[in-house]
Amino acid sequence: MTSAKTIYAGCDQKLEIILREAAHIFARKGFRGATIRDIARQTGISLAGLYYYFRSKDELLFLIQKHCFEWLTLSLEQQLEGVADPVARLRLLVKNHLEYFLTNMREMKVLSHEAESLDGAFLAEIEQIKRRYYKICLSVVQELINAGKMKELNPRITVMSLLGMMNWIYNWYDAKRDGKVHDLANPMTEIFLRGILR
Amino acid sequence: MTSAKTIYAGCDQKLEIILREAAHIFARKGFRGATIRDIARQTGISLAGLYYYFRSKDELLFLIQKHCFEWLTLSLEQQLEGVADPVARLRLLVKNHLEYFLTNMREMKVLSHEAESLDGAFLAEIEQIKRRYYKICLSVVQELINAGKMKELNPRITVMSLLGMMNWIYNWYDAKRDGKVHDLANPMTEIFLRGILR
DNA sequence: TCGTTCTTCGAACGAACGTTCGAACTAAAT
DNA sequence: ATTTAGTTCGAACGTTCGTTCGAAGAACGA
Repeated sequence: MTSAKTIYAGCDQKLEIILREAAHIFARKGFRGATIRDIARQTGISLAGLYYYFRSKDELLFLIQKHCFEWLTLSLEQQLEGVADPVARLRLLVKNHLEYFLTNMREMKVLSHEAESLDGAFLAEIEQIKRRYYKICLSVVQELINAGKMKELNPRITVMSLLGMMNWIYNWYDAKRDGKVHDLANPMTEIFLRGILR
Repeated sequence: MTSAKTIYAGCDQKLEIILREAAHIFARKGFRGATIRDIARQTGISLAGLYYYFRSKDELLFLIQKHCFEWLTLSLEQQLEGVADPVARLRLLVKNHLEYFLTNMREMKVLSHEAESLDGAFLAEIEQIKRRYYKICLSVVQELINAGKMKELNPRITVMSLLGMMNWIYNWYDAKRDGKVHDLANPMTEIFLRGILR
């Protein structure tokens, strides 16, 4: 039996725990506000002992963001596979994004909110995944345009508006108040789809 | 002749400069990543000399957020004043928000992105303004519902979707690529309005 | 039992940070 | 000329942080 959270598959089991707890702490305190000592306390591993599993605090953030983003992208590609109808594809995009967001809220908050906390090669690799994800979103919108189903809207601004609508949820979503995935996905899909279709 | 940026009206002239430069640096490096020494270098004031104008780094962030948010709210209230038509009011809300955002991008990024960086009395006061602003947005949507012009959507989720769409722009807006205010406000208004109206 | 590799940790280092202190400078008022 | 209040700053303090080092323990095959 594997770990409860599938995001960190392929990792050492102890590293999984570290990444999960670190994501939790980064989400609550912010990357710079969080401390390796916080993670040591939370995981029960000593301060020095943690460095057996990662080389630096930056690499720790990188690993969290990378795993989170790669799974999100992979999940989207799988969902869209074999679906031809442009409207259905957009619905799937929204559903996948929000489902993943709510299921992995802490990691997605870290991915969204700490987008500028890395630099160098780490940042470059995350941005590469980001471009790949953005390209898929753009193509879904472009297919709607090509099918003549969409109003004449700037594709980039259209996609960014949708992503903003969805990514912002880490600032306000409250499970008790706002319900489950479909309680978000339905109105958001409705608003956006109806908003861009002819 | 007053200062170039009206946001910090009512402040000591030198404090205005400090707040403006600090907002610039907080936006670029993040609140915790930025240093009082950075602000000293940028303003030409010595490290110790800065503390004549504010009591702590936290208060500095608070002052930036407070001035920014109060002006935004005031501007919205003035724009809506005397306008009765619900659809027109929503258009004005979007226009005001985006106009203000693009005009004061650095401050609005600091306001949006550092929403959890304060605590205690500072946080409480900012959240009070936030509730006031949110209430206005909610009432604008509620008026649309009462007028029977809107679909049956959860008002809270509707408002948060709109705010997310707009607030996210600090993550992607590029003046050269994305044009001016109306290049954003027009498509966003169109998408959202068409998305929620019957 | 020995030797090797993997894993863990207490202790400490060096750097960076927010903040403070007391002195010095300025300028207007007495 | 002296006082007073407003303003500025070099230097330093105390704390916290990321990271490192060397040793010790655990696991396991030879």
